[in-house]
Amino acid sequence: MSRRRLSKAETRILEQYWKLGTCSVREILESLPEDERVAYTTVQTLVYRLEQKGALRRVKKIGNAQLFEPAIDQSEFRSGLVRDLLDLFGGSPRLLVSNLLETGTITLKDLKALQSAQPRKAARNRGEKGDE
Amino acid sequence: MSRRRLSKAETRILEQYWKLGTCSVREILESLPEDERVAYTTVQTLVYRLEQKGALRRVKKIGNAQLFEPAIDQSEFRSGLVRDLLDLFGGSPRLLVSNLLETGTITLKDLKALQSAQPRKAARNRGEKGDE
DNA sequence: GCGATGCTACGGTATATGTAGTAGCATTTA
DNA sequence: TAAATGCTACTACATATACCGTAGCATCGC
Repeated sequence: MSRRRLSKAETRILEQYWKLGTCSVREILESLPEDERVAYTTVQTLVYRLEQKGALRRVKKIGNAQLFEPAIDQSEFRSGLVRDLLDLFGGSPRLLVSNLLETGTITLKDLKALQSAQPRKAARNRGEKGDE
Repeated sequence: MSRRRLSKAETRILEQYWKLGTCSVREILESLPEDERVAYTTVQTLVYRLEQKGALRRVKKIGNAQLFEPAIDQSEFRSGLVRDLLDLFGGSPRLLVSNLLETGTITLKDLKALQSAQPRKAARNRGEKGDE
């Protein structure tokens, strides 16, 4: 698991892989909305770079098409992003949530809902290595 | 106010400007912790790029030293970052906070504290253009 | 006034990123 | 099996980033 940073475009492709699961370069290309379409080889390059960075791995060949699948977990990846973002908030998650509240991105109601929803999940996570 | 994205290194410098306020390139350089020290001209380059991007502006010259100061607001900048990050959480701030909770980055106690602390602040912000 | 010192302007290198073209092998199909 | 089609591997190239060196003007101390 390489810990190298992924670029915006790379992340976009990885996102598609999380959404579609194991698939080929062409499938990824075709899954992109019209306004994000780029050349086949562009996607290919990004996929290769993702592979080099350890974010994707090639699984098998169907016909002459190489299939790839995510090699890193989405929630884990997100956690990394959050960690990075937190650095810019002086490492204070509270400041981060404050920001969400102040900008109206999240409401008190949301927080309340989370409070009742999360504890169970958190406890479960401590027990077994549960994913999303 | 340019809306262009800032790189990691650029952001680091801007952070220092927020911390120190109006100051020179050398002051920024010297404010960096030992392990982050780079050449004077490296900082200079980053400062120039920040100026081009509209994140810093030069204010005046003291002796032969040019002074710069932040041209964008820290909390505004942070909000932008959060917005970007949210895209990767499917636009759901709740998922983001869930992540914080699940990774133990923030606690329920924190959330509770925020709930009682923030509303006032938010209201105040609506009234006057208050900064952190 | 002149040398010492320091800052600015500008140029430069190496790697990362975004985007794409081409050659040629593999597969499929008539 | 030969033509058509598609995928892979490789190359290419412009811009962005990270980092730094040097020349030379400005300022200061004497």
